[in-house]
Amino acid sequence: MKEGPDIARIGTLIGDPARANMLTVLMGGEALTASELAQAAGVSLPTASAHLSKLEDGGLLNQRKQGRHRYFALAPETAALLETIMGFAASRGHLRHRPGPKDPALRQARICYDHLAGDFGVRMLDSLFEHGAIEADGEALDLTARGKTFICDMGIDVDGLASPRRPLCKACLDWSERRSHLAGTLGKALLAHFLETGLARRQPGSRAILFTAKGKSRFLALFPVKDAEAA
Amino acid sequence: MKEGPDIARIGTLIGDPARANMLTVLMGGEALTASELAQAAGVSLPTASAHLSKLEDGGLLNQRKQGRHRYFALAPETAALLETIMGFAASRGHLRHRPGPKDPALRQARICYDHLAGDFGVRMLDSLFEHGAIEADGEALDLTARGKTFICDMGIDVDGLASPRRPLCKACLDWSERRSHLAGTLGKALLAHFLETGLARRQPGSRAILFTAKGKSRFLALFPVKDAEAA
DNA sequence: GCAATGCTTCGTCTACCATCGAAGCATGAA
DNA sequence: TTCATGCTTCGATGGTAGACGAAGCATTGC
Repeated sequence: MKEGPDIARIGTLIGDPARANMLTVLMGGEALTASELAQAAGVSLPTASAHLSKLEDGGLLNQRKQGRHRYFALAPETAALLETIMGFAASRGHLRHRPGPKDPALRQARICYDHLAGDFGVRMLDSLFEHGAIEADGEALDLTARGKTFICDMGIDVDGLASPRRPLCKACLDWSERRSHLAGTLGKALLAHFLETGLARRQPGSRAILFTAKGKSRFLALFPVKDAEAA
Repeated sequence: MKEGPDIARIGTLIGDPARANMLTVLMGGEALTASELAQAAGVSLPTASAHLSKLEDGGLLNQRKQGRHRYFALAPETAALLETIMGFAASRGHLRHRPGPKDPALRQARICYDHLAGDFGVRMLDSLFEHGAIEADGEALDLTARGKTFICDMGIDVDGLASPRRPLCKACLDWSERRSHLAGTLGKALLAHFLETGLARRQPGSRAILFTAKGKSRFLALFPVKDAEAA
């Protein structure tokens, strides 16, 4: 009778508030311990443990044992799935936040699993497109020779980013902008570069990425776009 | 504390088996009445009614009153969301079907909301790409002049497909193939064309699209691909 | 060895929500 | 008007799953 993939199972896994909180926190890209996730979700350790088992059984999380800690991280595909669902939820007006000062910062720049999302992330990919650094090949994204030079000039080792398990460039849908930003190992490396060079830093306890004044102007200069609407 | 879109709400809505059944049936693209959906989901009418209210409140469904019937249909974005979740679920091995004869047919060709999905759907988009009928512009898909001619030659009124509310061409991720097929008004028109010209027909009570022997060879001739792996 | 930490398992409780039958409202037909 | 159909609302019920405390395993550190 019932054919095809079991969407109800995925829905149930994401549908519990405690689990949804955990997944949202893990969108920050860090691997977190069971205790940390319990606190983030606002439940006791035993409860969190049960939730984490279910999420892992469902294939949403990867788990790594390290000493007496257990670290949980999102499976890469899970991050993309969650962004999609967030985009849908946002388009339906299903927000659970009380609008606060943190929200604009999140819309401007935030971490999405391990790469840059938000206004800045979308701008970056747009700019790379406009200047022929990245081309769309069907639905895949390819770094052009020109783009490779550009990235190398920033001091990033492009050749070292190749991975058998993960594409170099990948589009990831952005819930706040409803357009794509750059994921993949290159997206990860670029964000890491911004953080390492001090152009930006993470806001503790949030997914927000805060650019310094200098970092912002440098970023905007690096990634210009045609319709210049500076944020 | 909790910021951003409420993914738990979407998850809960999709997570109930009865609701998931309804949504799956509605992926067939038809608008169905409450009674039909009750039967499809295997629940009583009152129960179905309650579920449908929730889905509508959540913005997953659109509802149209017609006489004493109430017709429900997927909101267009919902179809895309569900395909994404199906893709994820399938990649995790979360299938709820007992493998049967219907399954291969579904993988080969099925309806996805209103356009062709499955092996045939993916092949069609691949072929259109290869022959320069469609180009990827960033992440959007554009029909080229060459493509327009090709479609017109099939007897489809391309200019009549323009819509302010929906793109002409759109990529839609395919859960069985894990690659994209063609959605949008053009995708819809092409499927309609196959059905009208008798190349294919819908299997009643399923999302499967059955091509006749003649229809199949005509389809393969229309949409050739490089690595010729005929199904 | 013994204690401390981090997590899981167990047992129990509770609350929510899916479920159904019966009754109530509409709409359309006769 | 009256009846039939399609659906919603109401009220009662039951199952399920999420919640926690206590106890049980591991791993580490002393």
